[in-house]
Amino acid sequence: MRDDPDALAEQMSVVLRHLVLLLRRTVAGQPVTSQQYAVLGSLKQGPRRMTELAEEHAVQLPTMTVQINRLEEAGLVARGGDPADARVRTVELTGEGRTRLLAVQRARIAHLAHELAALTPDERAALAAALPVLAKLG
Amino acid sequence: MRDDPDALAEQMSVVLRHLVLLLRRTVAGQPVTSQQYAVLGSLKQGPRRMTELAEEHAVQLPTMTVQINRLEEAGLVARGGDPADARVRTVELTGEGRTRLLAVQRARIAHLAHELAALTPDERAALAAALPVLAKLG
DNA sequence: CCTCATACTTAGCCAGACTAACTTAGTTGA
DNA sequence: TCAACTAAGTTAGTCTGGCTAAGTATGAGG
Repeated sequence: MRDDPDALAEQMSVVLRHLVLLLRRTVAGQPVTSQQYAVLGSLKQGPRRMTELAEEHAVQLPTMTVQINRLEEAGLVARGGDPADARVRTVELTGEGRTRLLAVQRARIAHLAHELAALTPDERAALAAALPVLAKLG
Repeated sequence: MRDDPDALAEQMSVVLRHLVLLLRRTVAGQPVTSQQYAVLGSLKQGPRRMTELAEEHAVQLPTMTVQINRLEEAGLVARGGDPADARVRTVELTGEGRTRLLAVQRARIAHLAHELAALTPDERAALAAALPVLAKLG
Protein backbone atom coordinates (compact mmCIF):
# COMPACT_ATOMS: atom_id res chain seq x y z
CA MET A 1 0.00 0.00 0.00
CA ARG A 2 1.36 3.41 -0.97
CA ASP A 3 1.69 6.16 1.61
CA ASP A 4 -0.43 8.78 -0.11
CA PRO A 5 -1.92 11.43 2.21
CA ASP A 6 -4.41 12.53 -0.45
CA ALA A 7 -5.79 9.07 -1.06
CA LEU A 8 -5.87 8.40 2.66
CA ALA A 9 -7.75 11.65 3.21
CA GLU A 10 -10.35 10.58 0.68
CA GLN A 11 -10.85 7.25 2.41
CA MET A 12 -11.00 8.91 5.81
CA SER A 13 -13.62 11.30 4.52
CA VAL A 14 -15.83 8.36 3.62
CA VAL A 15 -15.25 6.58 6.91
CA LEU A 16 -15.88 9.71 8.96
CA ARG A 17 -19.21 10.16 7.20
CA HIS A 18 -20.02 6.56 8.07
CA LEU A 19 -19.10 7.10 11.71
CA VAL A 20 -21.18 10.26 11.96
CA LEU A 21 -24.28 8.51 10.61
CA LEU A 22 -23.57 5.52 12.86
CA LEU A 23 -23.30 7.71 15.95
CA ARG A 24 -26.47 9.53 15.02
CA ARG A 25 -28.36 6.26 14.77
CA THR A 26 -26.88 5.09 18.08
CA VAL A 27 -27.88 8.12 20.12
CA ALA A 28 -31.31 8.65 18.52
CA GLY A 29 -34.08 8.47 21.08
CA GLN A 30 -31.88 8.36 24.18
CA PRO A 31 -33.27 9.87 27.39
CA VAL A 32 -30.24 12.17 27.77
CA THR A 33 -29.32 13.95 24.53
CA SER A 34 -25.79 13.56 23.28
CA GLN A 35 -25.01 17.20 23.98
CA GLN A 36 -26.23 16.97 27.54
CA TYR A 37 -24.22 13.81 27.97
CA ALA A 38 -21.14 15.46 26.51
CA VAL A 39 -21.41 18.38 28.90
CA LEU A 40 -21.90 16.09 31.90
CA GLY A 41 -18.78 14.23 30.79
CA SER A 42 -16.76 17.43 31.01
CA LEU A 43 -17.79 17.78 34.65
CA LYS A 44 -16.78 14.29 35.72
CA GLN A 45 -13.43 15.41 37.11
CA GLY A 46 -14.82 18.37 39.03
CA PRO A 47 -16.31 21.86 38.67
CA ARG A 48 -15.61 23.86 35.51
CA ARG A 49 -16.18 27.45 34.45
CA MET A 50 -18.74 28.37 31.79
CA THR A 51 -16.04 29.66 29.44
CA GLU A 52 -14.05 26.46 29.75
CA LEU A 53 -17.09 24.37 28.90
CA ALA A 54 -18.04 26.53 25.94
CA GLU A 55 -14.53 26.39 24.52
CA GLU A 56 -14.17 22.65 25.02
CA HIS A 57 -17.45 21.99 23.24
CA ALA A 58 -16.77 24.47 20.49
CA VAL A 59 -19.89 26.55 21.16
CA GLN A 60 -20.46 30.17 22.11
CA LEU A 61 -21.07 31.13 25.71
CA PRO A 62 -24.81 31.80 25.32
CA THR A 63 -25.30 28.31 23.94
CA MET A 64 -23.61 26.82 26.98
CA THR A 65 -25.67 29.03 29.29
CA VAL A 66 -28.86 27.57 27.86
CA GLN A 67 -27.59 24.00 28.10
CA ILE A 68 -26.51 24.47 31.70
CA ASN A 69 -29.87 26.08 32.49
CA ARG A 70 -31.64 22.98 31.26
CA LEU A 71 -29.31 20.61 33.10
CA GLU A 72 -29.77 22.66 36.26
CA GLU A 73 -33.56 22.55 35.94
CA ALA A 74 -33.25 18.79 35.53
CA GLY A 75 -31.24 18.67 38.74
CA LEU A 76 -28.18 17.15 37.09
CA VAL A 77 -25.76 20.04 37.70
CA ALA A 78 -25.45 22.90 40.17
CA ARG A 79 -24.01 26.36 39.64
CA GLY A 80 -21.46 27.76 42.05
CA GLY A 81 -19.27 30.83 42.22
CA ASP A 82 -15.58 31.59 42.36
CA PRO A 83 -14.75 33.29 45.70
CA ALA A 84 -11.78 34.99 44.06
CA ASP A 85 -13.75 36.43 41.11
CA ALA A 86 -17.45 37.14 41.45
CA ARG A 87 -17.94 37.25 37.68
CA VAL A 88 -17.14 33.57 37.33
CA ARG A 89 -19.83 30.89 37.55
CA THR A 90 -18.72 27.32 38.10
CA VAL A 91 -20.75 24.26 37.26
CA GLU A 92 -20.55 20.86 38.90
CA LEU A 93 -22.36 17.55 38.86
CA THR A 94 -25.02 16.80 41.43
CA GLY A 95 -25.25 13.29 42.83
CA GLU A 96 -28.11 12.61 40.45
CA GLY A 97 -26.08 14.02 37.57
CA ARG A 98 -23.13 11.77 38.34
CA THR A 99 -25.39 8.75 38.59
CA ARG A 100 -27.00 9.55 35.26
CA LEU A 101 -23.66 10.20 33.58
CA LEU A 102 -22.19 6.92 34.76
CA ALA A 103 -25.25 5.02 33.58
CA VAL A 104 -25.06 6.52 30.10
CA GLN A 105 -21.31 5.98 29.90
CA ARG A 106 -21.70 2.37 30.90
CA ALA A 107 -24.44 1.84 28.32
CA ARG A 108 -22.39 3.40 25.53
CA ILE A 109 -19.25 1.51 26.35
CA ALA A 110 -21.17 -1.74 26.62
CA HIS A 111 -22.69 -1.08 23.21
CA LEU A 112 -19.29 -0.38 21.68
CA ALA A 113 -17.72 -3.38 23.41
CA HIS A 114 -20.45 -5.55 21.95
CA GLU A 115 -19.60 -4.35 18.46
CA LEU A 116 -15.89 -4.72 19.02
CA ALA A 117 -16.30 -8.25 20.33
CA ALA A 118 -17.55 -9.22 16.88
CA LEU A 119 -14.23 -8.23 15.30
CA THR A 120 -11.15 -10.40 14.99
CA PRO A 121 -8.20 -9.82 17.34
CA ASP A 122 -6.26 -8.44 14.38
CA GLU A 123 -8.98 -5.94 13.62
CA ARG A 124 -9.11 -4.83 17.23
CA ALA A 125 -5.34 -4.45 17.20
CA ALA A 126 -5.59 -2.27 14.10
CA LEU A 127 -8.14 -0.06 15.85
CA ALA A 128 -6.09 0.14 19.02
CA ALA A 129 -3.06 1.22 17.02
CA ALA A 130 -5.02 3.91 15.20
CA LEU A 131 -6.73 5.47 18.22
CA PRO A 132 -3.72 7.48 19.42
CA VAL A 133 -3.28 8.80 15.89
CA LEU A 134 -6.91 9.85 15.64
CA ALA A 135 -6.59 11.52 19.03
CA LYS A 136 -3.72 13.61 17.63
CA LEU A 137 -5.80 15.02 14.79
CA GLY A 138 -7.11 18.55 15.15
CA MET B 1 -1.01 -4.57 24.69
CA ARG B 2 -3.85 -6.83 25.84
CA ASP B 3 -6.76 -7.57 23.54
CA ASP B 4 -9.56 -6.34 25.79
CA PRO B 5 -12.75 -5.26 23.98
CA ASP B 6 -14.01 -3.42 27.06
CA ALA B 7 -10.88 -1.34 27.49
CA LEU B 8 -10.76 -0.70 23.75
CA ALA B 9 -14.39 0.39 23.83
CA GLU B 10 -13.60 2.90 26.54
CA GLN B 11 -10.70 4.35 24.57
CA MET B 12 -12.80 4.48 21.43
CA SER B 13 -15.51 6.29 23.29
CA VAL B 14 -13.02 9.00 24.19
CA VAL B 15 -11.61 9.24 20.67
CA LEU B 16 -15.05 9.34 19.07
CA ARG B 17 -15.96 12.24 21.32
CA HIS B 18 -12.78 13.98 20.19
CA LEU B 19 -13.61 13.39 16.53
CA VAL B 20 -17.14 14.70 16.95
CA LEU B 21 -15.90 17.93 18.52
CA LEU B 22 -13.19 18.18 15.85
CA LEU B 23 -15.70 17.80 13.04
CA ARG B 24 -17.99 20.34 14.64
CA ARG B 25 -15.19 22.87 14.74
CA THR B 26 -14.24 22.09 11.16
CA VAL B 27 -17.69 22.61 9.68
CA ALA B 28 -18.69 25.61 11.82
CA GLY B 29 -19.59 28.60 9.67
CA GLN B 30 -19.51 26.84 6.31
CA PRO B 31 -21.81 28.12 3.55
CA VAL B 32 -23.34 24.66 3.07
CA THR B 33 -24.29 23.04 6.37
CA SER B 34 -22.91 19.59 7.07
CA GLN B 35 -26.37 18.05 6.79
CA GLN B 36 -26.97 19.63 3.41
CA TYR B 37 -23.57 18.44 2.28
CA ALA B 38 -24.31 14.94 3.57
CA VAL B 39 -27.58 14.82 1.65
CA LEU B 40 -25.95 16.07 -1.54
CA GLY B 41 -23.35 13.34 -1.09
CA SER B 42 -26.08 10.71 -1.13
CA LEU B 43 -27.22 12.00 -4.52
CA LYS B 44 -23.82 11.85 -6.18
CA GLN B 45 -24.47 8.47 -7.82
CA GLY B 46 -27.92 9.38 -9.11
CA PRO B 47 -31.55 10.05 -8.10
CA ARG B 48 -32.84 8.66 -4.79
CA ARG B 49 -36.24 8.35 -3.19
CA MET B 50 -37.19 10.38 -0.13
CA THR B 51 -37.54 7.26 2.02
CA GLU B 52 -34.11 6.04 1.01
CA LEU B 53 -32.54 9.35 1.93
CA ALA B 54 -34.33 9.53 5.27
CA GLU B 55 -33.28 6.02 6.19
CA GLU B 56 -29.68 6.50 5.14
CA HIS B 57 -29.40 9.67 7.20
CA ALA B 58 -31.24 8.20 10.15
CA VAL B 59 -33.94 10.86 10.17
CA GLN B 60 -37.71 10.75 9.81
CA LEU B 61 -39.34 11.52 6.49
CA PRO B 62 -40.65 14.97 7.48
CA THR B 63 -37.13 16.02 8.40
CA MET B 64 -35.87 15.01 4.99
CA THR B 65 -38.80 16.77 3.30
CA VAL B 66 -37.74 20.05 4.91
CA GLN B 67 -34.09 19.57 4.00
CA ILE B 68 -34.92 18.77 0.40
CA ASN B 69 -37.26 21.77 0.27
CA ARG B 70 -34.38 24.03 1.23
CA LEU B 71 -31.95 22.41 -1.18
CA GLU B 72 -34.58 22.72 -3.91
CA GLU B 73 -35.13 26.42 -3.15
CA ALA B 74 -31.37 26.87 -3.31
CA GLY B 75 -31.38 25.25 -6.75
CA LEU B 76 -29.05 22.43 -5.72
CA VAL B 77 -31.47 19.53 -6.21
CA ALA B 78 -34.60 18.85 -8.27
CA ARG B 79 -37.57 16.66 -7.46
CA GLY B 80 -38.81 14.11 -9.93
CA GLY B 81 -41.37 11.32 -9.96
CA ASP B 82 -41.43 7.60 -10.47
CA PRO B 83 -43.47 6.74 -13.58
CA ALA B 84 -44.25 3.33 -12.09
CA ASP B 85 -45.54 4.65 -8.76
CA ALA B 86 -47.02 8.12 -8.51
CA ARG B 87 -46.57 8.21 -4.71
CA VAL B 88 -42.81 8.20 -5.05
CA ARG B 89 -40.78 11.41 -5.31
CA THR B 90 -37.20 11.16 -6.47
CA VAL B 91 -34.50 13.72 -5.83
CA GLU B 92 -31.45 14.40 -7.92
CA LEU B 93 -28.58 16.86 -8.12
CA THR B 94 -28.79 19.84 -10.42
CA GLY B 95 -25.66 20.95 -12.23
CA GLU B 96 -25.20 23.65 -9.65
CA GLY B 97 -25.68 21.10 -6.88
CA ARG B 98 -23.05 18.82 -8.31
CA THR B 99 -20.62 21.69 -8.69
CA ARG B 100 -21.18 22.77 -5.11
CA LEU B 101 -20.86 19.23 -3.79
CA LEU B 102 -17.58 18.64 -5.56
CA ALA B 103 -16.20 21.93 -4.28
CA VAL B 104 -17.05 21.09 -0.68
CA GLN B 105 -15.70 17.57 -1.03
CA ARG B 106 -12.46 18.85 -2.45
CA ALA B 107 -12.10 21.39 0.35
CA ARG B 108 -12.71 18.79 3.03
CA ILE B 109 -10.33 16.30 1.56
CA ALA B 110 -7.68 18.95 1.14
CA HIS B 111 -8.12 19.93 4.77
CA LEU B 112 -7.81 16.33 5.91
CA ALA B 113 -4.82 15.72 3.65
CA HIS B 114 -3.12 18.72 5.20
CA GLU B 115 -3.60 17.27 8.66
CA LEU B 116 -2.48 13.82 7.58
CA ALA B 117 0.64 15.19 5.95
CA ALA B 118 1.79 16.26 9.41
CA LEU B 119 1.79 12.67 10.63
CA THR B 120 4.61 10.16 10.28
CA PRO B 121 4.38 7.42 7.65
CA ASP B 122 3.89 4.91 10.46
CA GLU B 123 0.96 6.85 11.83
CA ARG B 124 -0.62 7.10 8.41
CA ALA B 125 -0.14 3.36 7.99
CA ALA B 126 -1.89 2.76 11.32
CA LEU B 127 -4.81 4.90 10.17
CA ALA B 128 -4.98 3.20 6.79
CA ALA B 129 -5.09 -0.20 8.50
CA ALA B 130 -7.89 0.87 10.82
CA LEU B 131 -10.18 2.49 8.25
CA PRO B 132 -11.63 -0.75 6.86
CA VAL B 133 -12.33 -1.88 10.42
CA LEU B 134 -14.11 1.37 11.27
CA ALA B 135 -16.12 1.03 8.09
CA LYS B 136 -17.33 -2.39 9.28
CA LEU B 137 -18.77 -1.04 12.53
CA GLY B 138 -22.51 -0.59 12.78
C1' DC C 1 -12.73 57.40 40.11
C1' DC C 2 -13.47 56.55 35.11
C1' DT C 3 -12.70 53.74 31.67
C1' DC C 4 -12.07 49.49 29.62
C1' DA C 5 -12.02 44.50 29.61
C1' DT C 6 -13.98 40.08 31.22
C1' DA C 7 -17.63 36.64 32.41
C1' DC C 8 -22.05 35.65 31.94
C1' DT C 9 -27.04 36.08 30.89
C1' DT C 10 -31.04 37.49 28.20
C1' DA C 11 -33.52 38.01 23.96
C1' DG C 12 -34.49 36.94 19.45
C1' DC C 13 -33.42 34.41 15.39
C1' DC C 14 -32.65 30.09 12.43
C1' DA C 15 -31.59 25.07 11.33
C1' DG C 16 -32.78 20.62 12.12
C1' DA C 17 -34.92 17.03 14.70
C1' DC C 18 -39.45 14.86 16.30
C1' DT C 19 -44.71 13.34 16.32
C1' DA C 20 -49.40 13.74 14.70
C1' DA C 21 -52.44 14.42 11.18
C1' DC C 22 -53.49 14.91 6.28
C1' DT C 23 -53.36 13.79 1.16
C1' DT C 24 -52.65 10.95 -2.50
C1' DA C 25 -51.83 6.54 -4.62
C1' DG C 26 -51.34 1.50 -4.73
C1' DT C 27 -53.03 -3.20 -3.02
C1' DT C 28 -56.12 -6.65 -1.61
C1' DG C 29 -59.96 -9.42 -0.72
C1' DA C 30 -64.99 -10.20 -0.09
C1' DT D 1 -65.52 -3.58 -8.17
C1' DC D 2 -65.03 -1.11 -4.64
C1' DA D 3 -64.11 -0.69 0.45
C1' DA D 4 -60.55 -1.03 3.50
C1' DC D 5 -55.96 -1.07 4.30
C1' DT D 6 -51.14 0.14 3.43
C1' DA D 7 -47.45 3.07 1.72
C1' DA D 8 -45.09 7.62 0.32
C1' DG D 9 -44.81 12.31 1.11
C1' DT D 10 -46.15 16.77 2.91
C1' DT D 11 -47.84 20.09 6.36
C1' DA D 12 -48.25 21.87 11.01
C1' DG D 13 -46.63 22.43 15.49
C1' DT D 14 -43.05 21.75 19.04
C1' DC D 15 -38.46 21.12 20.95
C1' DT D 16 -33.30 21.25 21.11
C1' DG D 17 -29.33 23.51 20.08
C1' DG D 18 -26.75 26.67 17.54
C1' DC D 19 -25.78 31.85 16.45
C1' DT D 20 -25.38 37.26 17.17
C1' DA D 21 -26.42 41.45 19.59
C1' DA D 22 -27.13 43.71 23.62
C1' DG D 23 -27.33 44.08 28.69
C1' DT D 24 -25.42 43.40 33.60
C1' DA D 25 -22.09 42.92 36.95
C1' DT D 26 -17.42 42.58 38.30
C1' DG D 27 -12.41 43.22 37.99
C1' DA D 28 -8.23 45.93 36.51
C1' DG D 29 -5.46 50.04 35.25
C1' DG D 30 -4.23 54.79 34.68
